[in-house]
Amino acid sequence: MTRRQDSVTIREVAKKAGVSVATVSRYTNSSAPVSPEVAERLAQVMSELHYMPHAAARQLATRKTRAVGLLLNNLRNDFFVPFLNGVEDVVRKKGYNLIIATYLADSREETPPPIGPHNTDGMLVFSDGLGDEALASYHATGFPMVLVHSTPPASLSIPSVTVENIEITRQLIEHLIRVHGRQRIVFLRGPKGQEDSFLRERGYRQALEANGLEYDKRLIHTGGFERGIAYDAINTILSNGNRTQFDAVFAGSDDAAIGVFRALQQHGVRIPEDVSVAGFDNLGFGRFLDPPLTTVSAPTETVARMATERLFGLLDNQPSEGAVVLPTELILRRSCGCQFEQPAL
Amino acid sequence: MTRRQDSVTIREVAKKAGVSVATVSRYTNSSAPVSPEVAERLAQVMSELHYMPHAAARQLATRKTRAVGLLLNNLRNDFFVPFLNGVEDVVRKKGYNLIIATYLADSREETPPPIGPHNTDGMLVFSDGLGDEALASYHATGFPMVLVHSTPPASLSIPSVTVENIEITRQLIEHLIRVHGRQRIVFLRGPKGQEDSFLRERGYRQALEANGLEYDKRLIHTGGFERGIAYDAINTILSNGNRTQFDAVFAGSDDAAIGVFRALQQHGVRIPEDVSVAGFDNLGFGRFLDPPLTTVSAPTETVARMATERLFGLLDNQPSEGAVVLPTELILRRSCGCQFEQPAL
DNA sequence: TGAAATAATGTAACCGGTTACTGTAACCGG
DNA sequence: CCGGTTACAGTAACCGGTTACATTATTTCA
Repeated sequence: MTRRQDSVTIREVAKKAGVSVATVSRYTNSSAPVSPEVAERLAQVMSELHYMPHAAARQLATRKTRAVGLLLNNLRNDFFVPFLNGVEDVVRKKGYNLIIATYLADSREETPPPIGPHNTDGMLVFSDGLGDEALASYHATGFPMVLVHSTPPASLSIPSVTVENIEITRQLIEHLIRVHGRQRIVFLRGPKGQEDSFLRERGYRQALEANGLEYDKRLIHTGGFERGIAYDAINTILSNGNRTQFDAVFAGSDDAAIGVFRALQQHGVRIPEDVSVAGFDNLGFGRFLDPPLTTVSAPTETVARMATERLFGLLDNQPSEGAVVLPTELILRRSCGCQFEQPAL
Repeated sequence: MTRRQDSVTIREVAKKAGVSVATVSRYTNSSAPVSPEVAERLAQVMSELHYMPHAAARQLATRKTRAVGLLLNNLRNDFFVPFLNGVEDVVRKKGYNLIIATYLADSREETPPPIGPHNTDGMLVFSDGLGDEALASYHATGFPMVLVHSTPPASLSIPSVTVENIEITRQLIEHLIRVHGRQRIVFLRGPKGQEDSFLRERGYRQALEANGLEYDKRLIHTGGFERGIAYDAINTILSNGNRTQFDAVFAGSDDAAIGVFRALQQHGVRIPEDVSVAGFDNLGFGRFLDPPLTTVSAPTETVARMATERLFGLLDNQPSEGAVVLPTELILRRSCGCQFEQPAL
């Protein structure tokens, strides 16, 4: 392999163009006027030399990285496609770099977060990507952050963007109960401590209560929003010797619903005749599943865009606080037992 | 908002611990032994001060960024979930940062690639994420790169990881022709100039030729692998006054197949009775679609892992060349007309 | 016409790490 | 007891940009 050749520095450009490094810098950053002749000569020399300023040097001098981070627990969900698109699009248009990292709960105590003030100008924290302590410690230094799909602890005023969970879940569960006569509804509640999960459980309980049904712990499965976890959870329930009875599953995400479909199908359980299934997120494939998936439409890409834009607002020192909660909508299709699909969007 | 407070520097740590900066550096990097007492004192001081080395300073001094880049055209495909997982997992385990950027063909002439030697130690180039000229120019400087889902121009020895396209496409098309009697097969060939597309077209043509069918340009649609593009393409065909007849669609990706399903459904075309549909990638939802999707199984996450590992091999100066081509497999389900699903994997 | 303002550029310190080189003390074998 | 290692630690140059301040040339205007 060719040995990595030393990169062209600003001093070489300056020398070749017969000007000082300051002038070159001013030209590349348009930070001060440069005479037309010099500008032309520099453009010439820079393209000849393929000059590209060394990012680290610039970062060190300006104390700005022109990068933002996205910290999440994992990427194992089709949900992240619209999400990443929203983030990436905004970041690119701002001319920033995007650093993506997963940060596992397990590793938290041993290693510091891979993203922070040391390598970015600000960051999006997805769900419970960061513990409260780390959040507080970063926030204390004034590091710009925006939370997505979670809200900050009461003591911290960190902007957040989330979706409405409680009411929509209550509606969905109530629909299963009242319209389809479901009584024992399995709830795959997502990761422990995750805020969406917590709020949805509130809606779930409200619906049960309002309809005189009892809350049965055995129907609640804590895990994650990924299809593999959902598959295992349903499999476990179905394979149990003392098989827990259930007549519906609220999967927590469309991705998880795929896992539910798979487990039910393998056990010969019919959807929706034997068991109603509902997801969350309204991903593109849902309406073409067999049966079409009842779900909750969440504006995922919009959430991502808004969060990213708020982050850039912070970078521009536009103070911004408070939680933005975007609306969600029930999408009824056949997997819950409904006979006709809602009119297409 | 709290003003961003100045970060703790190595000199402050050194002063507070009563040692020199060199010692602190040696301690943080384990680059040379440090006496136990000093080590303990430093550990103490560093945690008190919440010291975190400034990435840019370190990068400037070592001329290593400990970051790798991933350059792609877009992220609009569920395909990218397993792909990103593979990349991110390997990168994280190596303790590197991952910078992701899309680089649009349109913008190429005006702006330089957002990722390169100036901000990363190496990069994965997905498909035709970078033009040949840029590729050559980066490669000439010895910048480590690995191509994914494309191979380098003949003159450049850049490692690549791809999947087998020609033979599997030939098999798939031949299956449609021989088993299901299809004769006019629409081919959504993906982006112009994209290598997978090009190779699959070869397989497509081979199958037609071997079976005495004519190649009809009107059946070929160049665009992208995304569902929206596929939807538009099929819609256009179906809405045409002089409606082009067809009895099968090879969608190019499972994501695109969703768009095909949608367009066909809206026009009342039955799958597979009227039109066979096949995808590519074997994403998780495919087997649960209505009808279950015939597709090609590609080891996407493995492709991603191998490519990333090869990239790290280059960073470690393990010279590596040549194309790795991973095998693909036909997955027959009902959307092509087959009555029984293949045994589950 | 000369002082002041303005425009364009240069000099050199600085950002916060790493590391080559140097120094000192303890230790080792003969 | 002494020359040679070995272990640990310090000094200061350096990485490649930015920018405060200084400088020079040109223009403006009383």
